[in-house]
Amino acid sequence: MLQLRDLPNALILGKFAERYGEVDVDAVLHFLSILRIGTDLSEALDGFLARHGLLQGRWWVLILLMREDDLTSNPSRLAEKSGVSRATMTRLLDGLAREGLVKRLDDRNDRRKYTIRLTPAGQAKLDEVMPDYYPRVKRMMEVLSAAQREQLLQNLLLLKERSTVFE
Amino acid sequence: MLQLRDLPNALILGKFAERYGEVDVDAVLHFLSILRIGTDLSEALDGFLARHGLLQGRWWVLILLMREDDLTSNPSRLAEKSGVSRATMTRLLDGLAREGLVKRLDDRNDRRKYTIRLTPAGQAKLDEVMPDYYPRVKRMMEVLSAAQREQLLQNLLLLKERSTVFE
DNA sequence: TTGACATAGTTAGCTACCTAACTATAATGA
DNA sequence: TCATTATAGTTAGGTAGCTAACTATGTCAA
Repeated sequence: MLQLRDLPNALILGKFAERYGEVDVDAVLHFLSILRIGTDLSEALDGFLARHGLLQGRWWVLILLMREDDLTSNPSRLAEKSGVSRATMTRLLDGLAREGLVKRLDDRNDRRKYTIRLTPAGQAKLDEVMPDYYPRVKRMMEVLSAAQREQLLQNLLLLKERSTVFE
Repeated sequence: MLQLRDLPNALILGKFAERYGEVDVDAVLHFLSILRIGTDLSEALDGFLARHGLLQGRWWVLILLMREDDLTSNPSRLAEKSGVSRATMTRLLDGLAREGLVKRLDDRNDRRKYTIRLTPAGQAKLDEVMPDYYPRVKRMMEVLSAAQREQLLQNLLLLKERSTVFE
C-alpha cells in the first residue's frame, strides 16, 4: 500500500511548493501518515500470519470456505469475495491445493466448474490460527474506548467518501 | 493490503465464535474496516497515478530524486527511503530508465556504485502530476476539521503502537 | 600486501497481483 | 439443431514485492 518510509516533512513540502504553488502541507502530511499507519497495521497482521505459514490471500480463502455450511465454494465466487481476479485465485488455489489445505473437485452438473472444498488439514490450519488471532485483535482495539473507535471509523468513512477527489 | 471485499458480519463472527470461543465481534469488525478503508484510499491514489502512467513505487522514486539538490541519489539509498528491497529497486529503476525518466551514471570514485539522476523527462512527469495531486489531497482532507484530523491521527497512532500485540 | 570481511548492485526464483487471450462447456434463440 | 453468445477457469505475459545467492569492488588489519 504505502511502502514509502521517508515521509516528507514541512521543509521538503515547502521546497516543492516553490515549484508547484500552493501546497496544503498539513493535508499532505496527514494523508500520507494515514496511509502509512494503515500499511503498518496490515504488515503487523501479515507478520502474524506468516508465523503460521500463511499470507492474507490464502488465509481469506480458507476463511471464506469455512463460512459456508458445506465448506465448499468455487473459484469465481471466491475471487469475487476476496477481491482478486479469477486469474489470481487460480494461483492461490494452486498453492493451497499443493499444501493440501483445499481440494478441487469436479462439478458433476457443469463440467466447466470446479468445487473447492476445505480439507481437514485446512480446517486444522484455521483451528490453529483463529484462536490466536481473535484475542490479539481484541487486545489491540482495547487501546481505544468505544467512543473513540466510533469516532475513528466515522472520520475514516468521511475521508473514504471524499476519496472521489482522485477520480 | 486488505483485498477482502466480503467483510464478515456479526452473524458470521457469531458462528466462528461457536468454534473458537469468545470473539470480540466489534473489535474484529472495526479492525477490518480500518484496513479496508486504508486500502480504498490507497487504491484511489493508485488510480490517479495510473492515469498519469505511474504507480506508487515509481512515483516515489521520482519524488525522492527531486528532493535532492542535485537531483541524484543511488539505488541503495532510494531502496531504503522508499521502503523496498535493493532487488526491487533494481527492477523499478530498470523500468524508469527504459522510459527515460531517470538515468544511470557510473560513479567515478567507487566502481560498485551507480548514480541515479532524474532526467528532464522525469522532472516533466512530476511537473505534470504534482500540480494535479496537491489540490486533490487538499480537497479530500478538507472534509475533516483540523480538530478531527488531529483526533483521527492520534487514534490511529494509538492503534499502531498497540499493533505489537501481533508479535 | 594479502586475506577476510563489508558493501553495492544484480540475478534468480519465489509469491501475488493485474489484464487479455485462450479453451472448454453451457445456454439460448432463430 | 446449430450458430452465437455467455460463463468458468486457466494460461501467458506484465509489474511489484520478497529472500538468497552471486559478482565486483572496496576496506582494513594482521
